[in-house]
Amino acid sequence: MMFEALRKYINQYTSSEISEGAFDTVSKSFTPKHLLKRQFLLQAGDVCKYTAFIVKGAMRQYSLVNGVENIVYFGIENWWMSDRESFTMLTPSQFNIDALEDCDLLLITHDKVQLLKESVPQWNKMAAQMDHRHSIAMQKRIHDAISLTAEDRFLNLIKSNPEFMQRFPQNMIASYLGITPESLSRIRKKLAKK
Amino acid sequence: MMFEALRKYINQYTSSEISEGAFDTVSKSFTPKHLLKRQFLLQAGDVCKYTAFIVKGAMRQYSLVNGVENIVYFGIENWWMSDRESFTMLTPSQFNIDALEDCDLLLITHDKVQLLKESVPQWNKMAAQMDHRHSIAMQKRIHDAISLTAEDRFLNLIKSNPEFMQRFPQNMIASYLGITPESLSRIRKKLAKK
DNA sequence: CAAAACACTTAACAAATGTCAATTCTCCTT
DNA sequence: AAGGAGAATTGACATTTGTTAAGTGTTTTG
Repeated sequence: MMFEALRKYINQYTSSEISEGAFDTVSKSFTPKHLLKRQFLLQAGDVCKYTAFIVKGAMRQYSLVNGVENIVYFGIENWWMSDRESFTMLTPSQFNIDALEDCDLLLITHDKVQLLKESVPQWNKMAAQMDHRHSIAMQKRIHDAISLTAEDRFLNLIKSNPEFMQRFPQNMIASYLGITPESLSRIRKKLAKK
Repeated sequence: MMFEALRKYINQYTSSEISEGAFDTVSKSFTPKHLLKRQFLLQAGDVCKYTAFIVKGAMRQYSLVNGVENIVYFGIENWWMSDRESFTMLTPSQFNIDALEDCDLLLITHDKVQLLKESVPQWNKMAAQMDHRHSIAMQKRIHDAISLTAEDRFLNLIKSNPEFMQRFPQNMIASYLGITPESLSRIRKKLAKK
């Protein structure tokens, strides 16, 4: 059952198991959604109405500038996807979010997130931890981007998210690293020699 | 008075003015600290015990790898400085934070931050907004880093933080942009011609 | 199944950035 | 005010990365 993945996830972030009543409130706040590969959760110019919890599948968030895709995030099972800026400020997004595989998602609106924060302490705690982890991950990524070579960023990605290598095509990995597919191909060739 | 800067800051982020009683609780949680230029708030290897509110002065957060400084953040008046990961997880930091000018700071520990979140609703609201703005700023920076040339990142920085140009030496601006001082010098020369 | 679309690699060349060294300039300290 | 340290610039050269184009292999889809 789709909601069970969410229950597990919430319990991971809280010391005690969430009560049936509280989880009921939580699960009622979400809408299940199936997304086929290449379908969009968000298109640039629209407001990001939903944050998605990925029960199954994989997604990406990217901008499109002069016909070039720049992938900012990947998301897989048990990750959240949304453009936070657009989602909370209700401003038009500059990003697209689409499915890289068929996805089972649980969608929630900003209003419902706020309500849950006020009414379900365990949800509030989880949301805070989520935000915090997200901050840390982004700080690491900024540090990598300004201080490492493309080769080292690639090696770091293999270490931190090895599953990405199996799951996403190399041109997307390259985009995520901020380089061209040709550069990544050369880097891989060079690394293979060692 | 140092605390007045903090009061103004909090009021910016909340619809109503913070009460005297609540502000008293807040201000009691901070310790004033004067830091001379080049003094450290945090040294790599230590746990980041304090988050600093900068009343006056300027600071930077940076890593030191093979003798090369990589500046992750600058901070000026009314900004917060800390290594969030180390501060909340109480793990040793890989970053240094030091003063680029003589600074007037207000320091707070993690414990006190938690207490304020629970006891002062206005503080809690402000903290949430702070985290959120920080997230957005970091997302922009990641997007810039992976999708823009050094020249465009520099132009963006001039637009978004023109005060940095007057205030920080170019070798530090270069480090913040993830390039060498020589590269920045050449980029500036090229831009001057236009 | 066949055609088309896409992903990956390779090569040649261009452009951007890094490295090293020398020079000048500015600012700080004594 | 003089000397010295650090900051910025410049030039020559190396390295990395981007660009373009071609070729091969794989996947998708009608």
